[in-house]
Amino acid sequence: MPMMPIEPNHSPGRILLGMSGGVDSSVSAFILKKQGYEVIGLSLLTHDAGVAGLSDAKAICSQLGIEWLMVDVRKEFQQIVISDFIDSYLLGRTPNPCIICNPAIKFAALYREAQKMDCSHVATGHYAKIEKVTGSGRFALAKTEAGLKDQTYFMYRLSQEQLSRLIFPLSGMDKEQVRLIAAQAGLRIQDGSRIAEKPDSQDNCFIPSGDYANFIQNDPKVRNNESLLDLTRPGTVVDQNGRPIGTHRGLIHYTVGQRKGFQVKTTERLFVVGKIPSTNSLVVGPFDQVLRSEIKVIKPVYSGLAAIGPGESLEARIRNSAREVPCKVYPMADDCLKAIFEQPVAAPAPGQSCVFYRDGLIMAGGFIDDY
RNA sequence: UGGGGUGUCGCCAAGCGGUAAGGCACGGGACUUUGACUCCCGCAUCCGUAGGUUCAAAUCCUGCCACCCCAG
Repeated sequence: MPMMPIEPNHSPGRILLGMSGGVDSSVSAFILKKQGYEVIGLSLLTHDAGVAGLSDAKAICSQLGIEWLMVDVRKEFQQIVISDFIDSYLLGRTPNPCIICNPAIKFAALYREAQKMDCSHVATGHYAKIEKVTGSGRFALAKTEAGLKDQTYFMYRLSQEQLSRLIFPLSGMDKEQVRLIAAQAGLRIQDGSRIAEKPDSQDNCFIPSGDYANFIQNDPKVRNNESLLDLTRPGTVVDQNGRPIGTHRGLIHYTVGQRKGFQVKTTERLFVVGKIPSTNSLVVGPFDQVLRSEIKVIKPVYSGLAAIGPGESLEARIRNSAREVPCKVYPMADDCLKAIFEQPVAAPAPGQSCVFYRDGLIMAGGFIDDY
């Protein structure tokens, strides 16, 4: 059972902690302080709707008696994360903004500020671990133990440099323990309520309504472009043979493998198999149509391994909530990878990430390409 | 208005005398730092309509209505 680390005799140094205003980062602050760190809390303003969480982070910091900083990264967040999000959908892919945000915004800002604040380390409230790979000496994110929350998938694109000075105070804990610590510490957010009871954040952070399709439709870039607007308009659902069997609400509403959200005249369960923008039609088929035994992975990054040799045996995670599946990975031309699965996987969605693990450590990862 | 066919939840659709399957859609919940998937729970007292037969009908019979097809 994971224990609270014992207080060291001397201060381990200054550390900059990313704080969202949620339970996890707040408890992380509490733990680091207990451990003797000189903690500074950093909150990022990523988008206009994110202002609310900031006051909670600030409240926690003042309660713990630690310094609090806020940095406005709205501009870069818009330029990097949101625009990629929109562009991806318009290309028919399914982006994962968190994966982009982590290395480019969140951790980038953390390290930038750490430098300024003369902090030797940075920390976040993620549920993950970092290990040094024996042999290569490289850093790799390590999956947390089975049964515990694991957030390594979202951080696979962090660089060696970023991993080298990163600390996760919540390693080895589960959510229940964290809430318990929050309760015992009596941490309270701005409105006076206990942070232990604050619900988990979820869904896309910059689209509080959850209606991402609406968000895309209202983007000026889309609004003023007739051909892009077509992707938001209702169209026909067709089967494998192109036969119309129903209607859909607009191509951007769907992702490969999706089962719901379209009207179709059939008696069987159908899944989205593909999209045809030129005819504004959504191709659907039975479950087995969505199975793939091979994918192309683009823009790879390397963690535990510096490179991948032909036929490397690894375990691939095709989406955050999926279990890893054994596969063989091959380097391809144009800095791409090909993964061949032992057993076919269900609906690898272009735009989503495929992360390769070995012995629970992240070796590499990249984006699933169109097929 | 001659012949044939069909009418069951918003949509597909099973049922063929024994007291309304299932899928989609929809609503609610779990899961979830993306989109999805998955998992729970709910969702026709009623089977176009009016009668009849029967202990018992959505299921059999009759009339009517609606839609479809063929013919003229």
